[in-house]
Amino acid sequence: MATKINQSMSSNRLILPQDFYARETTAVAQEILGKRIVRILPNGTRLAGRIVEVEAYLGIEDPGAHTYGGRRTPRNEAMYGDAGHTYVYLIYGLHHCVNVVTQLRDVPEAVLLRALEPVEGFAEFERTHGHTHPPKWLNGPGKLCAGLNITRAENALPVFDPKSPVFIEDDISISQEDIAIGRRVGIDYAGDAIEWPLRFGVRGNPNLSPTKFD
DNA sequence: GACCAGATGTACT
DNA sequence: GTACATCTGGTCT
Repeated sequence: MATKINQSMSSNRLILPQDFYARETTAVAQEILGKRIVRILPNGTRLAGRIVEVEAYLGIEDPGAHTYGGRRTPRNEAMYGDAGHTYVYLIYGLHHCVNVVTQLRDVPEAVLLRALEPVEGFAEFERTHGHTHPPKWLNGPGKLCAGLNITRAENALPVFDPKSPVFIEDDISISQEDIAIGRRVGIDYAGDAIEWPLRFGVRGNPNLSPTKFD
């Protein structure tokens, strides 16, 4: 069913092309699992984490999405832009969340990144935040942004561009049977849409966010 | 596991 | 002006 993405043949990882994102959002959400988000800090430090949990937000048809009913504001403008760009916003006045925009221009859909498995560059972070196993500082959408130092300054960046301070590399592919599917978190206001199976995680991965899948 | 306060930008009246 | 949010960490049971 799902399109297979070829695994990288070498350690020299490829960046996922913009085309990867300009597709059906649920397909992107499932296939982005196992891929590697890379953050280059202003001081040149490279951080990377493997994506292990995401949610899909389906634009104007989705009561859980910021763009439900075609709502368009300065905050969510990035969702109306081209595929493969970040959409970063502040939630509850204190946490940032990062999405990757999918679909064609003016189709405001996105994939929310909810949890990462740390892969590169977190030694310093681990020293200051404690080293539990598994680590607890990337297993939630707000913590993920804090861990990668992503704020609204990183809104609308192209993740298919290696010169961007935030981009996504190909890494491993997760097979369909290893993907856990569940309801989305934190959209109690969204009516029936709260039941939609749009949350995807790498089954059994210890770095998933604390909220359990059904 | 359930419950709750916290802090403030954003949207809408 | 006012209500509320794609959350987190702490407390209590």
